[in-house]
Amino acid sequence: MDAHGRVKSHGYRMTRQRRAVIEVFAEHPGRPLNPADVHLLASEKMPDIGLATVYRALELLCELDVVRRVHLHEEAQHYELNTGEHRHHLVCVSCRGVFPYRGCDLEELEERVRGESDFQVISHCLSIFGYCGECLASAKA
Amino acid sequence: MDAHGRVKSHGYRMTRQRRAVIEVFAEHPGRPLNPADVHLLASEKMPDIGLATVYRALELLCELDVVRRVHLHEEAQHYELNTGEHRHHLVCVSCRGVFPYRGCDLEELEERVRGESDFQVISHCLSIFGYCGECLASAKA
DNA sequence: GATAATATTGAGAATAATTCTCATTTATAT
DNA sequence: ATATAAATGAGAATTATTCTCAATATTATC
Ligand SMILES: [Mn+2]
Ligand SMILES: [Mn+2]
Ligand SMILES: [Zn+2]
Ligand SMILES: [Zn+2]
Repeated sequence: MDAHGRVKSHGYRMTRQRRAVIEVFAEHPGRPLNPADVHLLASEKMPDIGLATVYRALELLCELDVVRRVHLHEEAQHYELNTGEHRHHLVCVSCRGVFPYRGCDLEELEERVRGESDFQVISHCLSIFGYCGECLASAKA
Repeated sequence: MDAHGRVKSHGYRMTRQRRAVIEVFAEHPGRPLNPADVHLLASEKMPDIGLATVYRALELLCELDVVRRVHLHEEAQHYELNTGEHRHHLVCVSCRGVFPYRGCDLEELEERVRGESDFQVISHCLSIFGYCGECLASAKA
């Protein structure tokens, strides 16, 4: 089901504000955004959208699994559209660039946890920090 | 080298406040603490220690690798003593309990990233969310 | 152990991130 | 078109963190 359907099927209303927030994510694939980013970008579509509304929309969309929280070791929370694909991020500590990383074996990891303890895994959060190719190249120059 | 040595060898002074913060961590092994926690516990040893000083101590000790940041998907940052052992955490979303998890193959992961991209890995952050055994048991009861 | 140089601290102001309150607006079922 | 309740905007309130600056404490040197 798409974002619109998920909002409606849970009894929530599809407001112009929520639509704007979803559109902002769709227009910036692969780029994690924080609430202030989303507010700024959504303002271009809806000049009067409030910051609190953006926070509320992000909370709801996160709950509905339309967007997901991305952990970047920064002050503000970041979010990205949930494409359905399981993935994590390579975060450049120099330019703060974020690159997708798909090589995570969730099943193997969960299985190991299950085998070692009585903990029931729901999800996990993995972020990889280092230097991106571009920053490495410019450091050598 | 121990915490004291690391502080001194980098030209920093070993103050009573920093000692108190280090002691607090040593006295609560395996329990990630946030700045407010550390401040409260350190206050028992040093009633006048300031919160800003705790923040400054945590920043320094993190830089010196005496403590490490732990990601729990909470508002405040959490820290724990760096025992030298590579490990992550199982976080119970019900009781917020935190349990150590040692089954992470850092080398294999870094190798895969290296093979797939030109990203140079420094570190990674993994947290596993779910339900702890105790919470599962009480849910069934 | 006293002295001097300066790193560190405490207090509180300042900033940043997030949440809350409440009157007004808007989406949606009828 | 109308009624009802959900959602919003504005700004206050809260929480987390950083900054400023005068006072204090650590450490090297005597
Ligand atoms: Mn994964
Ligand atoms: Mn690991
Ligand atoms: Zn980079
Ligand atoms: Zn639990």
